[in-house]
Amino acid sequence: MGVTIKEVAKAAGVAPSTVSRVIADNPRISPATKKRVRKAMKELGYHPNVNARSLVRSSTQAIGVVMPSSADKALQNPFFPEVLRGISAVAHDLEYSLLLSTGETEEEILEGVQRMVYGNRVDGVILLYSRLKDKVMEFLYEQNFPFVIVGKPNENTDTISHVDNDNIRASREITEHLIELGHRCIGFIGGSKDLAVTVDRMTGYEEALKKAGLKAKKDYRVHTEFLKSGGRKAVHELFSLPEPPTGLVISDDLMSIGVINMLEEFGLYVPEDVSIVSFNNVYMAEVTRPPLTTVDINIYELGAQASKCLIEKIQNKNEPAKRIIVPFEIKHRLSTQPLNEETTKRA
Amino acid sequence: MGVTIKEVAKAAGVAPSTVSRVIADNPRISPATKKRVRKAMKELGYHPNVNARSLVRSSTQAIGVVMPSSADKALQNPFFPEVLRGISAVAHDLEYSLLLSTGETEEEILEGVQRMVYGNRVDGVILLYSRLKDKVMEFLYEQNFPFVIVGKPNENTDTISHVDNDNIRASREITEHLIELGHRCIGFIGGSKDLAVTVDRMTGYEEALKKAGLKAKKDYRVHTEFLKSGGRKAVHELFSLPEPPTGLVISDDLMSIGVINMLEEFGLYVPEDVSIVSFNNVYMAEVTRPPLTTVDINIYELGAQASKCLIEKIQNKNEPAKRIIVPFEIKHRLSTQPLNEETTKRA
DNA sequence: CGCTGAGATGCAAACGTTTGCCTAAACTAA
DNA sequence: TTAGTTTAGGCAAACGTTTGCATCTCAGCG
Repeated sequence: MGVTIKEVAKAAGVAPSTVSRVIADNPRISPATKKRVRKAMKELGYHPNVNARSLVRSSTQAIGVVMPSSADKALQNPFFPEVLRGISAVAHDLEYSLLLSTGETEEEILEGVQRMVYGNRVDGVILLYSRLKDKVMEFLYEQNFPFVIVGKPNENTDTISHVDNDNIRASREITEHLIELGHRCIGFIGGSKDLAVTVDRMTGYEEALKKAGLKAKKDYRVHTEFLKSGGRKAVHELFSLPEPPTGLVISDDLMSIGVINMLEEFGLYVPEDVSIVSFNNVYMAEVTRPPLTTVDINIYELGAQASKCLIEKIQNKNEPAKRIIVPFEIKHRLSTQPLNEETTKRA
Repeated sequence: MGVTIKEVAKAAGVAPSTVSRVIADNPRISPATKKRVRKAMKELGYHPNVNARSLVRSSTQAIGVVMPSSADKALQNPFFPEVLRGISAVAHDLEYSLLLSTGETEEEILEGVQRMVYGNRVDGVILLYSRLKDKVMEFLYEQNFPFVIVGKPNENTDTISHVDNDNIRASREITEHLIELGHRCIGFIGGSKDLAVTVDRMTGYEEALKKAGLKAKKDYRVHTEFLKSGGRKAVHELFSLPEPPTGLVISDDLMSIGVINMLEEFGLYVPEDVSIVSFNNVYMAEVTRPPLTTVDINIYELGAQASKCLIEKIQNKNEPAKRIIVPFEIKHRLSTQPLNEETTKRA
């Protein structure tokens, strides 16, 4: 269907190999010939067939991106488009294509990744999540296939390239912010404990409490899958405690929005009754009411770095495993207030 | 690197062509041989090389998905992950891979699509938006490359396959809902007029007004790019009119959330002072305050149908162009209330 | 017993590139 | 002039499949 290298060769009066070398801008070809060949390519509307190229080079110019299971609503988190944007930007620059893999179940996702890897569809993979005992990660690790994780691997931390924030420190700092505001009863709401990111953010939270000499009550911790109805119950219980929290560290902006909504049902308002801090700084965090005090984790950069790191590894097989820490920044907005102002505003 | 068909052939004591036919489950191969070959494949861990296959078949098993420009925040709209979920589900079922294309500018996106098409990377393309004079669409159309649009093409409506909602009717119905609630001054806030979806939703809105004998004032219409600061100004002006609207039809849930936020700055509350209806029913619409009365356009299904339609077209070159209309459903929630109750609640 | 035809499998070309090696021409140095 | 060297480009194999056609083996038939 398309015009091939041979036709270009014929048109330019050279051999196919010469055309190939012109494409690669090989210095062995004289400028004059290059010019002639390029002209022929243009005239015939030639475009190389990547499949043929991939076949002989045994390298597609493509990277696979693995999203988490779409079974829950987590996929609707703007985190993903944003990280994709970062990945895509550098991939596009370096002329790499993006293959996407999602699925409802872990099994489906694994199938998709295997199709990518076994079928030689991609040169490397970016994992957009990190969870305990993840089949996909295990598969890639065993196959010794180039991959990088956005987040922190649960094991083999220094043999697996990954790009992450310093979530422990971020969480510690933002919790300390709450403490500085006078809060003493501070709860933590996070996602599944299987997620590395949840664990880190919880750790930072606990460190801050300990450092301030505050009790880190078990009752103050809630783990819920995003915003299931179970979450509602847990939050309800949290605020039925004899000494309910006045501050909340929540591991995701979208969760915060859900929690704020629930609290309102219980007659509690943010920040008047409860101060809330969270993570990610997605666009929504800025336009919701109240705008959220949150950790800007620089999602775009996470993606861009992951992309860059992976491609380096692809192009140089013995590039060492890297850990890249993307800086964060706390955005102070209106979901927090000093404890002593409590209720004044609504009084 | 990988195991090839030849090695399998040798192991099973047959010719490569036989192995190939076993893979294709060709009836010309006897059951006994098939069994033997399959065993060998399993033992050697054989997986076909898709590039080689693509080369001779000149068909990758992949479809390209084109997102809109990521320059604005539109990409953070949960619409995209959700529609991707639908696309991915049927693609995965039919063993197709997904190639993604994004870019900051239209130019970048076009480049990406051209790489996909010219390079023989994909068999077809799904366009996730429809805008006036879109280069990408024009390119695909001219190349006569299989593609389907999620949304409504601006021209060549019956030669371009597309899957869409009946946005005009949806908008008419939801506007009528506002009218039934007693609202007489109803404004419209939508995105760029270049977007087919905006036009349709505006049309439906106007039809409903006309049908009810209401004036469709020009002043009542605002077009703003998602939630830029320009939007704030426009909304401000809208509510500075001598007769400000008491009801608002907004073409996107996320925009609604932004608008609610702005209104609050102006001292106006939803639904007490202003009733709001919008479109899409993304997850956020349900957990925000107030939960939004919105048109559920069945995003997942839009994706799934698009995927199915495209693959049919790929597999049968002279499948006719189709138009698939996905049904919608109005979700009644708390962002609307009858006009006469106005201010009662806050009084 | 030879022929026909069906059934099962093999052969080899093709898909469109890349690339190691070879060669012709032109140049250089002595 | 000659031998050596560089330069520019061609030849052909290889990448891992698929597939049209050829081949082989038998069974059945007359």
